[in-house]
Amino acid sequence: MSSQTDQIVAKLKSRGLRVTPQRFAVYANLLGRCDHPTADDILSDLNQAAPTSSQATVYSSLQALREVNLVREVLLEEGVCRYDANVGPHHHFRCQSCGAIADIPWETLASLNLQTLSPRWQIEGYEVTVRGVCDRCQTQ
Amino acid sequence: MSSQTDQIVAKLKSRGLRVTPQRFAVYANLLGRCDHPTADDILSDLNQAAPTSSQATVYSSLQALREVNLVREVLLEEGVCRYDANVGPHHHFRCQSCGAIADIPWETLASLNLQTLSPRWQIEGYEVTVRGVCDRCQTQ
DNA sequence: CTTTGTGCAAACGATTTGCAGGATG
DNA sequence: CATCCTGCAAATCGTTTGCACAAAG
Repeated sequence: MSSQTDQIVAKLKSRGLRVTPQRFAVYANLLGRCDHPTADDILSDLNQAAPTSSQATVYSSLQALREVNLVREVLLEEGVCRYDANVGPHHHFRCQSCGAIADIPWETLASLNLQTLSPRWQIEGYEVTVRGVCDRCQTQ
Repeated sequence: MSSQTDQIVAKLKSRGLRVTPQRFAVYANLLGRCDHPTADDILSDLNQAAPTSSQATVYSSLQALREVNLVREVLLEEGVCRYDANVGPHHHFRCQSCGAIADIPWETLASLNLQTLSPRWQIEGYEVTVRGVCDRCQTQ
């Protein structure tokens, strides 16, 4: 049985990406967190203990990962591009107060009927963004 | 009965905004189009015939309009902030091919039941983003 | 006449790019 | 060993800011 590390390596290779320490680190970091970090968040995290990656490399790793569909971006805030290793369909909750973003599993919300939309559009999918205040911000 | 112009002037005044030619032009332009333009799109449009506004003024007008809730931003594309004078609840359709964004009236989609979400969140609202290919791009 | 808005240019922050050296398959 | 990646620094893009002048109420 393969370790988590091997699985990540295999995933990168299967998509035709060379496995480098930096690229591995970026993807592993993103897989290990659920807070939808920005490129800079990831960079800081990786370099926390010791400098291992440069800014440009994090950006290029993210772009490479995005091109092979291992990572996607989440845009729910002005001027901020966040990243997500969860590429399957799911919804988002965004706290208006602190800006935190949480995933909402697809099954949590009932499926929408899109038949009512213009028949001239070829529909590929949809996603719901819920606005509100998270538990942490309510008590403060 | 008041003209369209008077209505816009009244709206700006009622929100406590001074009515200047530039601010008026930005809001009128946004009201008159449904393509969710960027700040720069608006600027080019306003200055098409003759220069009337500067870049900084368009940005500051948009911010002023946003603060009094006459205008909102739409974030569906990386690195691009678009604006919308339709501030009521509605959904969006985004063409994956050309990036065009169309409004979907709220009533078009059935209301979602959000009871299934975490009771620890205070829900304020939601919005659906539909992905697909617009009619124009399908025939190309 | 006081307050607020405008325009210019410089500043800014996030992201991208060019390029020389280094690592990967 | 050919190809692709990394890191640095400079470039770029959208947006913001400082400030002197002008316009609105």
